[in-house]
Amino acid sequence: MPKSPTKRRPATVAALTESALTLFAERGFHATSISDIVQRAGLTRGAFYSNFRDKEELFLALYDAHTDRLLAEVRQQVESRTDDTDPVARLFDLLATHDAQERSWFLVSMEFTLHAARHPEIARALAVHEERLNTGLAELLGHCLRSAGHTPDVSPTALARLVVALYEGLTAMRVTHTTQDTDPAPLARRALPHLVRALSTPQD
Amino acid sequence: MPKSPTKRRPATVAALTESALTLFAERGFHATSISDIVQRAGLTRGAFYSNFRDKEELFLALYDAHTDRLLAEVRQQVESRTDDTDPVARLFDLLATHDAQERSWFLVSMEFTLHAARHPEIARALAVHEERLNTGLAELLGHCLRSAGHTPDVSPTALARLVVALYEGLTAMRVTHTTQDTDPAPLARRALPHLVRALSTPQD
DNA sequence: TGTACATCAGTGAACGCGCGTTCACTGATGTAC
DNA sequence: TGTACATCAGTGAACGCGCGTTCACTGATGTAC
Repeated sequence: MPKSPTKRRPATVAALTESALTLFAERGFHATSISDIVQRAGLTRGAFYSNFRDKEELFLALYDAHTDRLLAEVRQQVESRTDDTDPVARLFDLLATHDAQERSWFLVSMEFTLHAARHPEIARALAVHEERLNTGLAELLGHCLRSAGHTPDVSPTALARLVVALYEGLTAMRVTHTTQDTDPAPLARRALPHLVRALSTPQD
Repeated sequence: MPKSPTKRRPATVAALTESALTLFAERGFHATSISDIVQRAGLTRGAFYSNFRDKEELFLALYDAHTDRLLAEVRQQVESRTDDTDPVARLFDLLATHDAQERSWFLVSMEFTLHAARHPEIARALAVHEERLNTGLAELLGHCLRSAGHTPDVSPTALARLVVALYEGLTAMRVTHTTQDTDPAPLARRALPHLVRALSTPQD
């Protein structure tokens, strides 16, 4: 890696990542070939290998970009708070707000997670990048809980994980069941305040 | 399809499905080729095409077999009940008991779900097969709730979906995070009885 | 039960195709004077 | 600023490979008498 990248390189990288994100979302990680990516970016395959070792490396770059975007958005909404809602439910709502744009990201990241599940080195790399997201969310949640006067009996990290897990499970369910009749999300939303109350000790 | 299948056919189908289940679990649905499946089964590719249209059709056969096995097991455990636990938590526990054997099935079925998400015809086919599972679980849960004296304010179907979603989200999380330190499952388990209590009206 | 024929199930070679990766190359970019 | 050279980034042809699918075939199974 040279100290000062040349003018062209950043533009090439941007073209490749943008192209890849679109194609991964449309067709999936495995179904997208390197040829597809460079073709859409108006480049040749050599350009890809000049900038990335493989598709996995490219994906992890996309993952970090996504985490940054998500955390910034949640952080901003947490700061401009109207604080009559339960903090955990609030986190859930913020995640859910993302939903429409996030369905395709869910598809991509889940596919990569499954891929990682069978390749330990990839799993290790992914875990590092996931940790950034979890830590960021837990921090925000901890902040919310404290200022709402809750002292949860469990770590904000665990609580954040629980909310994320629930949210992801619901998203997974919606992937195939497009009918809204039996969508369990509103039910989950209703139940969450009870949940956090059960797990915490009010401060006063 | 002939009215009476010949002697060889069932054996061939069994060899192919067994081989496919093993390979899907080990390597994943997409990473497993038809050549792989027939080779492990000691057959040739023609044998596959003589019995299945494509890999998708074979997978759905595996899905049904899995549903039957799971429902039978849960049903049996529900009947031999020691009823001091909360019904919803109980359903969660039963699902969790399956865990060790089910991690690999989760990987396979989730991969297929993502695949279905981009192919409407496949999604429609999958939804039909999923419905069998959901209905079965909801039925059992409804039964448990009633005999535990709970009248939930929501349909057992929605409640069952919620539990399954939570369970699946947790499983997904564990796929990469193999460290147990921050596993949110015990937390979820602890919270569930509060959850169902919040959503139902005690009968007396 | 035994034989002769019909049908069926699985064989395996062949096909066309797109993939990941490499590498000698050239034109674009950077640097020293 | 301008020139001459060095390095770097992207090109595109070439490679070997395994894939899904087809199909003329043959041996196994089923049936009629």
